[in-house]
Amino acid sequence: MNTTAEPAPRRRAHGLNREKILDACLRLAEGSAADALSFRKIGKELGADPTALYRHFSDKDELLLALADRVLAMGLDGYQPGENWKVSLEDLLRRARACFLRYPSVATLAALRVTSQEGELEFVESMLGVLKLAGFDSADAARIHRVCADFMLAWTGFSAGLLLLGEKSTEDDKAWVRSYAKIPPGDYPLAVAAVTIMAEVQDEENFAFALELLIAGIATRLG
Amino acid sequence: MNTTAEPAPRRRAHGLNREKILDACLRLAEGSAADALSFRKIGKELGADPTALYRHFSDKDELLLALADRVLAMGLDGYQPGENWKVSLEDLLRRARACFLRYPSVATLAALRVTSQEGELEFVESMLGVLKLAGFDSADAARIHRVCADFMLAWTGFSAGLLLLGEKSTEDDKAWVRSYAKIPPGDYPLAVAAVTIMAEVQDEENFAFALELLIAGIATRLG
DNA sequence: ACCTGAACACCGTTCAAGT
DNA sequence: ACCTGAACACCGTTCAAGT
Repeated sequence: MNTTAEPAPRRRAHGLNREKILDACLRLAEGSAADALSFRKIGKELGADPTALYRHFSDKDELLLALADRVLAMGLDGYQPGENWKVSLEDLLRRARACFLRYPSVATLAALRVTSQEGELEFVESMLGVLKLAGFDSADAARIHRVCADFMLAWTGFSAGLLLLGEKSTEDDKAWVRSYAKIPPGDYPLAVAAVTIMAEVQDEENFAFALELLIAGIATRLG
Repeated sequence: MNTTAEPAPRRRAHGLNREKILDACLRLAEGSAADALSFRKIGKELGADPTALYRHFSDKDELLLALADRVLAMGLDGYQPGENWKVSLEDLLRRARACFLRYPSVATLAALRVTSQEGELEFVESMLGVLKLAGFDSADAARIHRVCADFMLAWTGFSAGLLLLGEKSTEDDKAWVRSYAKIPPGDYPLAVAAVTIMAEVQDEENFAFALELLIAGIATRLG
């Protein structure tokens, strides 16, 4: 049958490779769409079949780890340790947080994982360098690096989740004030009185406050 | 046609109600199965059609908020404020963390949301009471409650995520040590030297360390 | 060697139909 | 009034088939 008829248009998929795939993922992940990184959508962005990605990454997990490491490496680009260890420590943690929050759908997944790749190595080496400069011995530095890194990762995953929730998150805050206003007088007096202030707290200033307290706490460990 | 033939067996669904549904959810959510709380599985647990749940909850979000609030209320059961505000503050935060971590699939979702229901009200009221006792005025107490609560929620969501990852998480730690061992000598010397200690840090002690630093930081605010 | 596309086993949710 | 079950639009992943 129709051997000369036009076949379904098959694009040669432009020499797909890991770099091109990661670039496409970054384009899709910038912003707050929770389901931006499905294989079908990445495929569409690349003009290729979704399953073509399996030629280059063994599964979605491997793709996301590569993506997370790349994002972190981007965030550290240009970092220079300064003379004040507190400033440098805060700089590193803020850089990591900021680059992940630029790609919230990467952050939610990356927060829980160890990539063991370049970006992470840069980050860990820099963190340990700062803590050494502060005067911590290597065992304490390792321990404090973990508490700082996991604090930042946990909170950044949390914040990324809020960004991905989008409207639902701001609606929650409004519902918070609204429903506390309906509480019979005398019940939960402290909570009712405080709800407006509590609901107005912005996540970014809240993180900054926590980070300040944490770093102050670490400083007391230097004796 | 066969009007007398036996119809497909239809169980009357036992007077389904919100309480019974939440009980079933708790049974399913106890443990570390990431996909334990699908409507199909909850339906099976109840011996009812999955879509019957829509008679009692408008959507999955409403169900999860109700569930989260119930879990928190359970965790606070028996709480009594003590004389030492630091001890009480730590008690409250640990209780909330512990009850959520018993139901990791609830924790990952609950961490990001405000339920505006009973359990949350108890928690907020208790927290503000402790901070008032410590000597903070109401505006500072509101502010510090949020930093403590979000710190706990963020880290608990993080820990719940690790539990749901299960093996993948412990594999990550092993891969961490393994891959750093392969790094050419001279590259990333601090990271390579510290990786064993870093990979041995347990999440629970790490959270405890962070909480200790945070509470110490808060204490300095009392001047 | 690399890409395609149908298929599989899952999701949450909607809605007409049953009792 | 309440429950059922087929259907819809999504997932990640597998695998035989195409070029």
